[in-house]
Amino acid sequence: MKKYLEILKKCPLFDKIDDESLVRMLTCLGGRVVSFDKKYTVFAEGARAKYIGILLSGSVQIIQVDYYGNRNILSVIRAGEVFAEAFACAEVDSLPVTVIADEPSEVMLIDSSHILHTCSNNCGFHQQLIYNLMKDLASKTIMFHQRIEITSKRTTREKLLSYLNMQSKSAGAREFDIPFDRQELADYLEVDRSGLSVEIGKLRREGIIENRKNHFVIL
Amino acid sequence: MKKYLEILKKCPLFDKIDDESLVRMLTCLGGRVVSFDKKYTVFAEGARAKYIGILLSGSVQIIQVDYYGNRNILSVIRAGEVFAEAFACAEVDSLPVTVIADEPSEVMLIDSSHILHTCSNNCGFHQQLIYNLMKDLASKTIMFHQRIEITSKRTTREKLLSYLNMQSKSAGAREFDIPFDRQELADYLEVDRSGLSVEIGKLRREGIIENRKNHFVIL
DNA sequence: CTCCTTTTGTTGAAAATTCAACATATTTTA
DNA sequence: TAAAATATGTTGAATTTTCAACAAAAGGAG
Repeated sequence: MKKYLEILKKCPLFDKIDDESLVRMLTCLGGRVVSFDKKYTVFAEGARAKYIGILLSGSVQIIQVDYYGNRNILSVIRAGEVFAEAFACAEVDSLPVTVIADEPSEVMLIDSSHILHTCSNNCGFHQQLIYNLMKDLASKTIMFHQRIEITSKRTTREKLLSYLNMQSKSAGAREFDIPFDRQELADYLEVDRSGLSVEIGKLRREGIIENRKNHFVIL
Repeated sequence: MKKYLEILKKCPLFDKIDDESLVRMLTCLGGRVVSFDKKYTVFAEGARAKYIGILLSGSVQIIQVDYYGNRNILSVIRAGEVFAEAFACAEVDSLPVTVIADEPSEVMLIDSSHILHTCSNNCGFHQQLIYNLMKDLASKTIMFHQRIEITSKRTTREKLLSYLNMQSKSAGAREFDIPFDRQELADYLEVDRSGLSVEIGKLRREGIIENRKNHFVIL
């Protein structure tokens, strides 16, 4: 477990918990590490929402797939971030989303009951853990607000521009990479891929952006 | 404060806290009650995200208004529910949304620092409060998942049908009222109002639904 | 009850999206 | 390196949405 300590220390779930306590805690929480190759399913829709996931390496996507096979990308999880926590905390019985590995990924799975209900050892940091979980959920809610602000725009162009501006802002630079290829960006923005390609081309010709693959510059 | 006890007991924030403790707690939290007439602003976008709101009576809407004046209804809050908690908990400095009274409403405002940081009296229920807040935020996240599942559909018809099915499901009946007039429903589904009216008319003529104003029956 | 305001429904034209099909470019792998 | 697979760009037709303008219906105030 030692090898994961550095990344776990960056996980918001373990904020303000010192190294020694963290190690003891991990035993107590009974987390286990599982690896997934690219495109493999971490959690399938409909599965029991029993585990909270912490991404140790790689990246995973939270997606919904509708009746017709249309994919909707809800969010992208990066190393150190937590996922599926909302379903575990709200004690829903089955997952309404699928989690798939976007690249080879290592995931730590923790039985949510070990987090939500204080263990018999009563390690003093359980309260901090709950507090951290609350903070994490609050920031997830804000993340969804931002996503909705983008996708509620009515045209592909407006969605794209507000997505790129948001990314630029959070990168703190006019030049940045996005975590999506074209189809994925379309599935995140809730638009048609070919229409998205057209719009990117237009913005480039109008001198509003420069881009190459998933690298963008706002001019 | 006594007159609000019944509704506060139903608030998820005070789950598993007995009456006596609740009363003591309210003093400790320093909540104050404010009334708003219909259409009045409870919190304006850009305001400091200092307070957590508990709706005591009436109903409020969480909305975003873009540059062009287009309204987007993110959610509707009913009596007993909490709002603006995510922004306070995540300690963002200014609100990215507006909260307006949808009907005459009474709101209890609690300074979030009183909730997040244990008070000097150290009332024993602070931990339960944090735990409840975490649960509440988890269910808000799930609510947004559901909203996105609806609004990610590409046509007005599909959005409307999946919204109505969701409402029917949560009402546990094929017959139910929705909390929106036509314009509000359009702003929630992220579609054009007149196009929505057309679609409702079609579904009615096709014998798929019956409706009168905001009352719907799925056949 | 009547007038006034608000809400809902209707229409047609303009704009945008979706869809399918294919061309081109890039990446992977054998 | 060449072939195969995947990703991106392009096009035109069909569908759908948006927009503006107005008609009809419902609700509220005096």
